[in-house]
Amino acid sequence: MSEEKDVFKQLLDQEESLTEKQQKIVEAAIEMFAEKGYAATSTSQIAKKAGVAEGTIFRHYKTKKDLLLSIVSPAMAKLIAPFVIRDINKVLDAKYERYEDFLKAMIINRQEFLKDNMTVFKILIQEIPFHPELKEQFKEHIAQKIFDKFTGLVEYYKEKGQIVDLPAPAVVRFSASSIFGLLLVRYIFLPEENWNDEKEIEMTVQMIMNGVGQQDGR
Amino acid sequence: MSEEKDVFKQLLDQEESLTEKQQKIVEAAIEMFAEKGYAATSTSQIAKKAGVAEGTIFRHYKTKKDLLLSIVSPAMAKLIAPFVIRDINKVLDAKYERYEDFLKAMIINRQEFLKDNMTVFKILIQEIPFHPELKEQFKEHIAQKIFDKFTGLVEYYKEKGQIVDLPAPAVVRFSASSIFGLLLVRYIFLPEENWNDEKEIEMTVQMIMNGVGQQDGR
DNA sequence: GATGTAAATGAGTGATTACTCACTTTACAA
DNA sequence: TTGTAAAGTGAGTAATCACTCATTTACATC
Repeated sequence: MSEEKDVFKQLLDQEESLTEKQQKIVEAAIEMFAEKGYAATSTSQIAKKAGVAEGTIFRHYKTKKDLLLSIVSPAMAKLIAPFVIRDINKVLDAKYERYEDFLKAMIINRQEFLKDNMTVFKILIQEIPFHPELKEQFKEHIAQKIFDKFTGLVEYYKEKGQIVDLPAPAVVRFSASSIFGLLLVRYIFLPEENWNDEKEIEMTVQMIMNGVGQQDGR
Repeated sequence: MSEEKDVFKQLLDQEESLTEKQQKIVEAAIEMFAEKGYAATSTSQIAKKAGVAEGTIFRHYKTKKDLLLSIVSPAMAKLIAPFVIRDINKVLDAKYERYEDFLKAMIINRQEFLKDNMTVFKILIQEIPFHPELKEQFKEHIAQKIFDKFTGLVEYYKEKGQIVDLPAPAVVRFSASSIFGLLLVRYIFLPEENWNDEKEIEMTVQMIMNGVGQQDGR
């Protein structure tokens, strides 16, 4: 539990202590890292866009890499926020009697997250392949945890007789793929289209439930 | 149809006319672009790894960018290979009476492609966000075409009464997400695990069919 | 061997890069 | 007003970069 605390502390500190110039640096870096990538963005360009001297960046961040990490690490912590509650099954049972309801709520929740953090999330996804320490952090702290929690949830709903007798990892993968596919197309590939979010979520959840849900009479 | 011909011509030319040194350059570039990214890989590093002088790279490729494009453009052409047959419905009807059979065959076919082209495909995915012309090419020549063909296929199987009355784009997105999720986890996230490919494909196709397939008696 | 051409080399070039540091400006306390 | 610390600046530094081009090497032909 201690690494989660550290990550959250970092997140909170980060948001409270930025000077105006530092804030401009971070905003400029976010925009340019997302558009051109970390490696192809120079500190000179970031400084120009932020309206500060290049040396100012190094007043606040020891290295260019530290600037990147200061941006993406908090975003990673935010990613797992809905999954860090220890007794998540108890909490959810009070609210979501059915796997279907849980799925809907989670999609809506992650959509809200994406709306607010789209650019930073984009940087994270783009940079992970090129930074081994980011990849490890993501793998150990994010992907594994989400997978474990999600698997536990699937087992829970299986015990309640709501999911057919397929291996939980396969169900997780299937559910997560469908959700991720929806979010990807909705926000990255075709963001300009007229989306009826409610309907698309409804359809996706329906297809997932038809795919893995235990049907009465079947 | 003419752009497909040009892409294929490029692909064939590319594979036939490489000198030994050029081959070494391409191999070194593929390895390093995949690992560090295009922007963070220098021509000096590529030359060293290939065991050639740096100037030799520029004997064969006008710019560093040309080297990258010479690698990923043929891979893009290969991506759409199964989808470029004009009367694909007729061909498929002779072989795949059911959507389920088509899905299986396509997953297996794309798996074979991934096995042989994993690294180049990885470069492509990694670099698309940073190269507008790659993104455009991918969007116009690959994603749109695959989507159109796949949609046509879904409509076809809907007419045969095999798929429920959901919008074809949603069915495509759902099917493709599940397939992509399987391939992603299988080959990128957890490649070291013991995978029973046949069983995983069977399960995935089953879940998809349960999700969108028209069931007798339902 | 002489001649011509293609392929390869590696020193060099001008530009760019992440970062340093001497100096200036700003903010604040006494 | 004075003094000090913090914040900010931008010229400069050593290293790196994509690429050039004069030279060398390899090979074929006569």
